[in-house]
Amino acid sequence: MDDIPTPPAVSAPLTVDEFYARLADVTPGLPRRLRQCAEYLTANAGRVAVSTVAELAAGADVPPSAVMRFCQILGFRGFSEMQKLFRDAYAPGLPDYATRLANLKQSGTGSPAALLAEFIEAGRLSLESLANSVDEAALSQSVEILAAAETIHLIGLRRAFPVVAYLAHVFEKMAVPAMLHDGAGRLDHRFALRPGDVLLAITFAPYSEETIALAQDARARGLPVIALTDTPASPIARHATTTLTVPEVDFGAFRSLSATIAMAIALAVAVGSLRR
Amino acid sequence: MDDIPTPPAVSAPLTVDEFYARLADVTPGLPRRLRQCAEYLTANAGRVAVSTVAELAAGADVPPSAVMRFCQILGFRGFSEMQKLFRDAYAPGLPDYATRLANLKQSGTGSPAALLAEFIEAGRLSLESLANSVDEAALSQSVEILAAAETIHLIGLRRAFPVVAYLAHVFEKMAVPAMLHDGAGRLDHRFALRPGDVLLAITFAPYSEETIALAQDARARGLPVIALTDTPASPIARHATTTLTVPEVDFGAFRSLSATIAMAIALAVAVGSLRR
DNA sequence: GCAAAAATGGAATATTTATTCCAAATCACG
DNA sequence: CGTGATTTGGAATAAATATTCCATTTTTGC
Repeated sequence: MDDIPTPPAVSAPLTVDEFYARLADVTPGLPRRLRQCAEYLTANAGRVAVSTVAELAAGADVPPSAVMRFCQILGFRGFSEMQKLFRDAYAPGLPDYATRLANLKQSGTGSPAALLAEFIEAGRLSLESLANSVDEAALSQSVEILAAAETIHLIGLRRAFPVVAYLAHVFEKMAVPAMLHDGAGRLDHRFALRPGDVLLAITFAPYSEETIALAQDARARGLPVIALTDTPASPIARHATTTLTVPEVDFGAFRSLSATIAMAIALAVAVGSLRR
Repeated sequence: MDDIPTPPAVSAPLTVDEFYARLADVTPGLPRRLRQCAEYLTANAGRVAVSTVAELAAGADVPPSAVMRFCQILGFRGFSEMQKLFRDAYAPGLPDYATRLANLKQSGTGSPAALLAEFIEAGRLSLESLANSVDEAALSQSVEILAAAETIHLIGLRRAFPVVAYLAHVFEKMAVPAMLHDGAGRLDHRFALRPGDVLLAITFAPYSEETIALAQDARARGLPVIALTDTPASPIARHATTTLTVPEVDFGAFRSLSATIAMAIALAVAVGSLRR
């Protein structure tokens, strides 16, 4: 009797998400070379769509045959089948985003359309790098702290102001008690912060003194402070219980705020639903 | 003597931008099949990185040899060289964006990280569709009108407020006279609008009555009104000299504002540099 | 409507790339 | 240390893919 040739131990992942799940699943308990493949792919799965076996092998620093074996362990028949998964998934949002952007840029340096293209690009890059750099632990912790607050105080001046203004709006919509400290009339509202309250402070370089001062004051009085800023080395981090950082790409002197706002809304919505 | 084999008529594009430029350049004055290639590529250039000659040919509905000829017309030695351009360009600096996003989403529906992933995605989609739908003419016209204004008046309430707040900040940085109508204290500042001024009004569904009323009032007094809204059918469009529309993708009840802010800053920076 | 030039499609070929296989190296276990 | 099982690397082979070439068709200019 013939052997049954390949009673497939496991079936191949059918979606990119399934792929990641399987990958995480098998990585532990894999011998050295195969683990190198797994680790390289975890970080560079996107490149599968546009690489050859040899290129991937070079990237993971293993011989091509190791890559082949690895594909099979994942349940694919071979590299080509795995690549197909990624090639099919590679669907740039709207078909011609890149085309349009290139055309806009072409309409002349300094023209409004070209400027817009730059800001769109900056926004997109910011969002992408946010996806790559979120600290999930800090995010969850922030949500918990904020959800437990009696009242959430919001401060952010100058270019951070639009973000807190939006947060104030979202919190109101979700019936979360929040107070916006906007510095109007140079009034100092620090005594509005009561025990049980939490301060959410947003500031970017060059950092606003008022924001830092309020954070320091709140911290001194034992209130939790959540900081949303641009780098972990930001001066406000010293006064924060938890620091969330958002890498925002500038174009010229102005930043797009896309990433900051995405982070802010996510925070607000998570808090809103946790309180319910 | 041997012929010189290929005194390359034109050198190959070295960047994706150059590629688009060359493409736009040669498209007119191309015979039928080659033009089909050009048109298909204009819309689907992104797919070059992940397709074979045969697939592209099928997409453009031409034989593979036509695609080859087309690559050569563009200045490449062959298809492979052209593909290399796109494959190299597909290089997300930070470890892959798609990977991270998939991981974030995996951390459980409703978890803060998963929410953030959704907002990041929504923001990115908004930016992409903005790139595809900008009305360049309306944009240039708006810039000109705003640049000619004595004072620019800004109004936008509720979720549009963060955007005008940011605009006010940017205009101030660029020393452009601007006034923010924020409805604080329910004061009505309509008489602040003087001849020679321009109103920039931002509103999204459900549209703010106050914003529309101010636009109507300004228009009645003969002042130009630039509207930034979500659809050309928006009620504010009736009262606007020029209407800019921004397709913003919502997630849940909240919108990311990414596209709106990108449009707003581009507008502001263009106006600022034109006034100089 | 004719001849010359250009364009086209498909079949033949060259090249690249994936995949298999097995001898050698390494590892696990007694 | 020795032996059996596992893993590894590279060379050999198979498959897919790009590229060229040329006979045929279509267009262009007169």
